[in-house]
Amino acid sequence: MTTMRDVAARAGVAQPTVSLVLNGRTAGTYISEATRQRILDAAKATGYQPNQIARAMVMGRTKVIGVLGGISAEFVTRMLRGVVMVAQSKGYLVKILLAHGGDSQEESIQRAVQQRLAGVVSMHSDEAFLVKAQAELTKRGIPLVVVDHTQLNLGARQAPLFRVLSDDEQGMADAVAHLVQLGHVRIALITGGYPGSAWAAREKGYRKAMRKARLSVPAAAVKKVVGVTDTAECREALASLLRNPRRPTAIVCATDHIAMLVLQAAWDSGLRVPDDLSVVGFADLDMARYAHPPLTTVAQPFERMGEVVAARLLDAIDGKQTIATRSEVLPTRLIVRRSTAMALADGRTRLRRKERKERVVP
Amino acid sequence: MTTMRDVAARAGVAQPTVSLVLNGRTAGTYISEATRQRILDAAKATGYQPNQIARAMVMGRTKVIGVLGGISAEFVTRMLRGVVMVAQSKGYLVKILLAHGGDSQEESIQRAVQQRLAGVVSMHSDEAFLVKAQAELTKRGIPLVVVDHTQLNLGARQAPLFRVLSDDEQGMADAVAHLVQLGHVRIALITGGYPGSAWAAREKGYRKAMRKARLSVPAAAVKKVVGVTDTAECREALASLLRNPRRPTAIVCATDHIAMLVLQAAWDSGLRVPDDLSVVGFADLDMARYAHPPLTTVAQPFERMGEVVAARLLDAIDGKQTIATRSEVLPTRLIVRRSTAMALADGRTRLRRKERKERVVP
DNA sequence: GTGAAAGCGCTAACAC
DNA sequence: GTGTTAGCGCTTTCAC
Repeated sequence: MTTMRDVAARAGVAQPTVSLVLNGRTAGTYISEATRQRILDAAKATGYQPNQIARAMVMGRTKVIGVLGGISAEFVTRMLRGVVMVAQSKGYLVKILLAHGGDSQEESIQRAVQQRLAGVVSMHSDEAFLVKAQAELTKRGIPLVVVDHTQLNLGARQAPLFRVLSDDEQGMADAVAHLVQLGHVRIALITGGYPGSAWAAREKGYRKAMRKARLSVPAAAVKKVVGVTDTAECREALASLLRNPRRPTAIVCATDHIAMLVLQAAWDSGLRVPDDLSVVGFADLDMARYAHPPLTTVAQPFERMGEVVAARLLDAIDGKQTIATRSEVLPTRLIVRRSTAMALADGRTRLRRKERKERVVP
Repeated sequence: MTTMRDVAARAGVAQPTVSLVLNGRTAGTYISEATRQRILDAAKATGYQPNQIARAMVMGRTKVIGVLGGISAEFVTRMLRGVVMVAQSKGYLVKILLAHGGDSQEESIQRAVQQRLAGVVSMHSDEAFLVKAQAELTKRGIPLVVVDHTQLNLGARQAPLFRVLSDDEQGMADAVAHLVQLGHVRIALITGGYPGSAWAAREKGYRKAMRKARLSVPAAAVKKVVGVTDTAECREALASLLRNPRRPTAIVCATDHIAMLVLQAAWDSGLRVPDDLSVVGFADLDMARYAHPPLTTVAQPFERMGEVVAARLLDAIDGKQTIATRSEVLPTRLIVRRSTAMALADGRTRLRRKERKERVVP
């Protein structure tokens, strides 16, 4: 592998001169155009590629940021994509620090330190871990920012970190408002059941919008299913909702996954969507577009969240800006597809499939 | 940031001694247990974290591999996950080298060289690019391997690279065999339409299985839709298939995306799946499980593909094994869900929903 | 058993 | 206008 010394020898100059020319730091020093050209030619001729490792060592910092967290779920990879795009456009590379359970979380932090990363984006939601990571990393001068797909309890226990979120509360309120506008009155919520965490904002938005529409929320209208992917439980939650003589005419779901299961369950119960039941999801994953019928859902701006968090991190790295803001909340968008329709007066809904195209309600 | 020198000073030894102890290279040299302990204690007390950059520089190589390619599509991220898991378990980190079109592909190669990566996994399917990358990287002693989700033309023009593929030909043949076993005779294929590339293996598998079952493949039975995500075109392809008086009773699709569109189109045409029409997808993406009805599909082992390609790459890096094998083909699995059913003699199909659970046909 | 010296490829001060 | 010197934090080699 050719080094600067090789280039220098070939161009008949000293090695530091090569460094100056190749990095374009010819501002202060005067280097003759002829020498410059000779060096550039020599570099090209030898196929010189700068050794970023050596550069990083002498500079004391790398142009690499780390991303903590899994990379399986669709929303994570979409956020990751945003992060990588922005990072790369500013000359930074992205290293993946996968934490698959156990003490490998600790290891991830250590890796970040050992690699002398310029900064770290966490996609974790484990608040306890974040606190520890924060302590360890800031001690080493490595900024940490968080991008979160599940708007956690924004209460007291939250670590004082800059984080990017989607406005789940407003998003869910928009979904309910959409249904209210379609004439629905009995609107149920199916959400996740982990105690006291991820789904709080979405439920809050639901309740807020229901209150605003002066609609009542009987206890039976809010179902918490523990395992989101647990079909049996979800189906049971739906069944118990539909068993009610005054069953809901519309259901908002805290995730697209739940909504998909609701669609299947509705079908199995002989209910047609949206004729007999309107369904709204949350996230706008791939599958929502391909659902039957295509799912009306609240789109979270995952890519954008990744972009924003990366941009803030890079600002912090460049010292341009201290990470002062506690969080940045990005708006969601309601995507109206075909799983929602007008409620009829008798509690049934009217199909208006033909006239309805996919559209976005800002 | 504390260095080895700091630790050495604290322990009252020379810095290289610290290096030996902390890296466990105490085999050849004799270092007293007391000194060893003093050094370990000092390291712990100072919170010493080795600087991997410095180490990489002096060793001339990093323990980092790069991954070339996009990270948006689900199968890519699933392959990526496999790569990262294996890499990390062997002490390697993964850097993402996103190439979003144009000359940024070139830049990706340069980045790999400049970062002195230990090896590179490509998830690209651009054969011309791969040839160039191969040349550039091997010149620098950086091994390159390929993991491919679309079994490309395995013909002459292919670069001599180690690559991991899924056995799409056999997978598609399995899908057809499954339909044949259910009594279907008129089985159509809907595939992608890029001339002469990605879909070849799947079509080949289809034709092979049809031939084996002594079924005819009229020209109209194979539809190529250019844009896979182009609903209008896909719907048209289906419509023209179904317009035929002797319409197919089953359709195999080259991707799950196509299959999802077929499900929607079938519904819009008043056909019930699987009662009137059996549908099989390809890939087993998330959405397949949540389709209506849940989609029978050929599962490609994406995670596994990533694991295998990473393992081979690491072997090559360690010099354990030269990259001799031209390719490794991993088996697919037919996942039977509810979008396929028995064909009835009159060209209609019988619903056997209740008795059929999700199952895997090996 | 341990210390001293050299050098990886580069940048940042200087001196010439 | 250009060359020289020093040093980043570590590993390796060799002398004590």
